[in-house]
Amino acid sequence: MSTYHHGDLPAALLKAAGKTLEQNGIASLSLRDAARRAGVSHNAPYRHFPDRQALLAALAREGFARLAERLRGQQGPELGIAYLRFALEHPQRFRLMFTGLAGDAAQQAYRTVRDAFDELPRPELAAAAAWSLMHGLAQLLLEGQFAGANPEALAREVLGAVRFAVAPQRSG
Amino acid sequence: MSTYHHGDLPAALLKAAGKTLEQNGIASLSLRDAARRAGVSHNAPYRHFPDRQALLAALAREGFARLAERLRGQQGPELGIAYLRFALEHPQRFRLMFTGLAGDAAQQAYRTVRDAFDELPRPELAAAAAWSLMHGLAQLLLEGQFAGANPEALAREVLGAVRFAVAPQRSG
DNA sequence: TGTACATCAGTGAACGCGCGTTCACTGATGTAC
DNA sequence: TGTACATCAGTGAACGCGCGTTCACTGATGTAC
Repeated sequence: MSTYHHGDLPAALLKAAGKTLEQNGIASLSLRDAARRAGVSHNAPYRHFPDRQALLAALAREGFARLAERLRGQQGPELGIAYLRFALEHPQRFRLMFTGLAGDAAQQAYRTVRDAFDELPRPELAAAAAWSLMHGLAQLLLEGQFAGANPEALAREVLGAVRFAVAPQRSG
Repeated sequence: MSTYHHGDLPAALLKAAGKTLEQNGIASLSLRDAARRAGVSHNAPYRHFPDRQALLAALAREGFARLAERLRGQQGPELGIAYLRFALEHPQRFRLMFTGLAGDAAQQAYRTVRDAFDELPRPELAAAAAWSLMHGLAQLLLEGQFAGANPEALAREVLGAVRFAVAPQRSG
């Protein structure tokens, strides 16, 4: 409980920033705010994050790691539903993840999706279509575009229609 | 050419802010910057936009109006392609449009999409699926997720697969 | 087991910046008579 | 056609704010001997 050395400040900062992110949105993220919430002086974060961008990037990477975990092992429509749930549970995090900051971490999440389509005749196309579909649906739901609809029910309907399209593609 | 009264400052501000938006992203939008670029004092904008949010909202609405125009009259896959093109041509504007600022203008764009599916058995579902698909694909392309692919070719492939799914839905 | 010292994580003051916003103002426009 | 005046779009100075970032520092940790 000695207060001078924090113990695991990087983790604490990510957690603090994560709260700010969901509460107030991407624009309100700042090193100073993260420090404040972590109960640490305003430039302690510089020991761990060289600048603001680095903090945002770390948050995005963390998001992709969690998403990948949620997707792992899911099959068929459940893969899409898991993706959608993640987006709806952490809308701001989800947004942040797709601002081009995450780099490699994003590729990893894609690989997880990709793997689920490996046995289909055109896996690249199937994965691209399925991912696009769920990603778009998630984003539009987050914007309230299908307000009033039950998100998950809508997702299942949409997935039903689209699975039909991707699966029977016997061209290969 | 008298310089005191601008003539059409609101339009000039939107144009100026639009340039900043595409050049430097949403975060860099500010009333002061718009004023600067429009060659006008830093608080002249207040005559036309009560605050920063109002400027962003106007930019978003303008975006939806232009998008709706681009979509009007398009049929089948070309509707999706037109959507995608708009997104790729104005990536930052496209992003701004989907941050929940546009309100009614967004609904109008949706109606345009919706109308194109009116003759299908389940138009709501078809429109939701098609829109989600193209929206997601656009977003993922903007993030460089399908780097290396030819965006339009990919879109046509994907659209081919998905049209197949939506059309034969003879449940209704 | 004890001590010297390098290392490193955190502190606190200070800087300069751009921003949003308010204020009292001034110049141009257009309308009533 | 001319003049008085209300209206409104723009100006310029000023404020307070939070931010990123730098600096010299200090306290804790851990390791060599």
